[in-house]
Amino acid sequence: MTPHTASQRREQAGMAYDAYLATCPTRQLLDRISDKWVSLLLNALADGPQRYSGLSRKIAGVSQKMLTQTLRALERDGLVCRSVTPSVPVRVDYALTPLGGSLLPVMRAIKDWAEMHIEQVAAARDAYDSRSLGQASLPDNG
Amino acid sequence: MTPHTASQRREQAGMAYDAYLATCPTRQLLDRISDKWVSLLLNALADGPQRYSGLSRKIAGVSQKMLTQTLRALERDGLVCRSVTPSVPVRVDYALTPLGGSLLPVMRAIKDWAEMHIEQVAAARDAYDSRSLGQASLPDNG
DNA sequence: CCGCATCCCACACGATACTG
DNA sequence: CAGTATCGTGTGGGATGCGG
Repeated sequence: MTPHTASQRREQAGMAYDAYLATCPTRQLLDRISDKWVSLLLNALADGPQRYSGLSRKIAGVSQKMLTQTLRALERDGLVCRSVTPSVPVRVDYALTPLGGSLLPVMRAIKDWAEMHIEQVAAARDAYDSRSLGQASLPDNG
Repeated sequence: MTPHTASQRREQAGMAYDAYLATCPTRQLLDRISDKWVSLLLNALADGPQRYSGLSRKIAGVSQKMLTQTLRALERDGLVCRSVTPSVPVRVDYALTPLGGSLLPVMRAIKDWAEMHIEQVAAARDAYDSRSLGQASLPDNG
């Protein structure tokens, strides 16, 4: 019963939701939206509704299973809206809901950050890997 | 050779990085930062350097394995800095690098969004699940 | 053809035990 | 305190098969 962490104390103090708590539903939501397919998917829907096959083309390398699975999860969470047009063949469109739209700026920011800083990260990886190699036998004179 | 998607055409047009392309290094970076532990970890380091055990306490429910693994990956990518103080017992501090700091606003935005919209998402889930149940036998009067 | 469900395998994750 | 090593399991993800 005794609170061990600041987070737990904060919860008892009355703060509604805190993603630092393992039991908080926010944690599950954070887990869901912290997903590479989610970020790509929401970004892909930024310009307007898209068909299933259109999304599949736009997001290169996504399997049908993951696309369907991710879309279902986002639909259940109220972030995207699925509309079926009973034509032949059937046409399925996906669009952002207002709730999904409110997340879009964040998802866009993530994707933009990745594209803008990939070179710095690549450089950091090179440096780290070189350092690790040198560390193995201490060729640094000694 | 013919470009199939807008993304592929964009690449040939000269745009350097595009996360929509499966082969683009940005995709891997996006995958790495789109991780629940990464978002919690960077947020946890927002207020300043933290010790390993401090992070372990603050981020409830994270296993040692995932904590170490995530920290190592972030260190390699140049987002966090690991500093060892050779005392007894040894003391290890983790801090955000400037590069990691540039990602912090985004990570904070994600966590904040999750905490702010969890109730709407929960409501959407309820609605979706009820609809799914109703769909089974159509108890909607008929 | 388009959209989606199932099978199967490899990998990632989490729990535990152990080291310096 | 700050990790590393190992094992069992859950999940991601490709290939395949089905309904409309």
